Amino acid sequence: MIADAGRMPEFTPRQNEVLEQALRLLVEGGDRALTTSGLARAANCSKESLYKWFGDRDGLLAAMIAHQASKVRTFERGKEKLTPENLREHLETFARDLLEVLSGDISLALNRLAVGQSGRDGSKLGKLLLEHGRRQIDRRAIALMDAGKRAGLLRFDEADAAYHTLYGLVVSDLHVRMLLGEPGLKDNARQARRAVDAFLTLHGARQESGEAVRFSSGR
Amino acid sequence: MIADAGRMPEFTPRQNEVLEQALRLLVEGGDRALTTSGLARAANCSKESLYKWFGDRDGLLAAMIAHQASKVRTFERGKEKLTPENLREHLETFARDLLEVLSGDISLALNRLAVGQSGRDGSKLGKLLLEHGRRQIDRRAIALMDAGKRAGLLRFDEADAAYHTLYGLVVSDLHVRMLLGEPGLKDNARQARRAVDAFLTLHGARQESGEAVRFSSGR
DNA sequence: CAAGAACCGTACCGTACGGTACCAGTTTGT
DNA sequence: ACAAACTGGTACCGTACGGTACGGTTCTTG
Repeated sequence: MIADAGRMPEFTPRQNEVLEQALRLLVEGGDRALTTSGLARAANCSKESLYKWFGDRDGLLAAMIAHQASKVRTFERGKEKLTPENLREHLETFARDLLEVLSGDISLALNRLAVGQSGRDGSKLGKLLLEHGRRQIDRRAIALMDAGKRAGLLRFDEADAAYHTLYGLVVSDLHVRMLLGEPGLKDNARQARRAVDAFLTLHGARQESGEAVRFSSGR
Repeated sequence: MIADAGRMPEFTPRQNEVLEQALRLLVEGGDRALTTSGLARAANCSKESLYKWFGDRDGLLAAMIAHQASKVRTFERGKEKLTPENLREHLETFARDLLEVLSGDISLALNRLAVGQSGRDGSKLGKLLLEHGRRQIDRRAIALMDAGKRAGLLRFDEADAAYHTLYGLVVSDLHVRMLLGEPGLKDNARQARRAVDAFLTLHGARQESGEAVRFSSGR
């Protein structure tokens, strides 16, 4: 028994391997391609083991989400002092990361799966996906908002509302379009820049001195 | 044969009745509940008729989308002269309508269906849904953008980009959240107001005279 | 090395779906 | 009034899935 000291809801390496295959099947063929028989064949394991490990099909799907979430760890922001350029850079990086995550194959496949199942299972999978997949990135964004406000570079009443504004400016209807099968953007960085420009126009601290806008991206 | 003079891709009253039942089944139980046998039972018709009318299951789904789209006709804007208050009112109305459409039961059910099928069928349904369901509302929004610009009340380079900005501000991640099973907003009107405020801050014509912002909503 | 657990591969069962075939009742055209 | 076309109800077929059972094999463990 491995002394994993702490994290309980993890899986054995063998099980992670199987979950990886499950994700591959899901990405390649949608949820119809993710059958217990197919997974057992692809992962060289037995159906009996699948049911022993994950209970039933829903348990397998939940495990896939947990597994995928455990791979996407968001790194903490350094404690450096925030300058306007600094803040812009962080915001743009966040926006690019957000777009990249949302347009990832596995993310799209899991979201399609959860959307398709929602309503049948009381949106159990949907809740799981939002919690596991979004909590990390949400916390990172909110922290960035608060830091910007503390540094006097951002102005807003509620960090949550400001974050949702940023999210909307960055993503617009792109996520739904991609879920429906449209290809992603050609240039995520450009979209990130435009969105952050708009966001800073809305929530950047105004320059009382009347100088040129301090937040200019210079591009 | 009714002299319907023009619209070809329509259906007979009987078929529309069946499509209505199909939508009801879809809304109530998701795509698993929409089976040919179940629909035949619910609509008091035979499976043979279903296949005669719609070809196969995909044809039925496409027909459902077309049928639903034919119900959501967007009315044209009057030709009245645009004032700032007028423009704000139109924008808010558009935003409220958009939120209402996206959070509608049938819209959500059809979007869930198309999302679930995308990738399996080369996103045929997704394309159909985007085209039929969005074209109308997109045209209405773009027309509003252009009118605002012609009246000197809005500033932007591309109407399409400005529209996407408005869309993002209004919807943010709400659509995906609802597709995943979360409940909608408590107050669409409030969200519409906030979004239009932000949009006009970004794209409203600046007041060179230095007076108070002309676009204040007064609320 | 031996006992036991874990695991793989496969075969199997019940079910439910998409799609087809067939027959009876009803409407429609003449 | 009568035939032709249309429609509804039901039975049926092949298939594929979720889930279970079982014999043989590998790995752990004392």
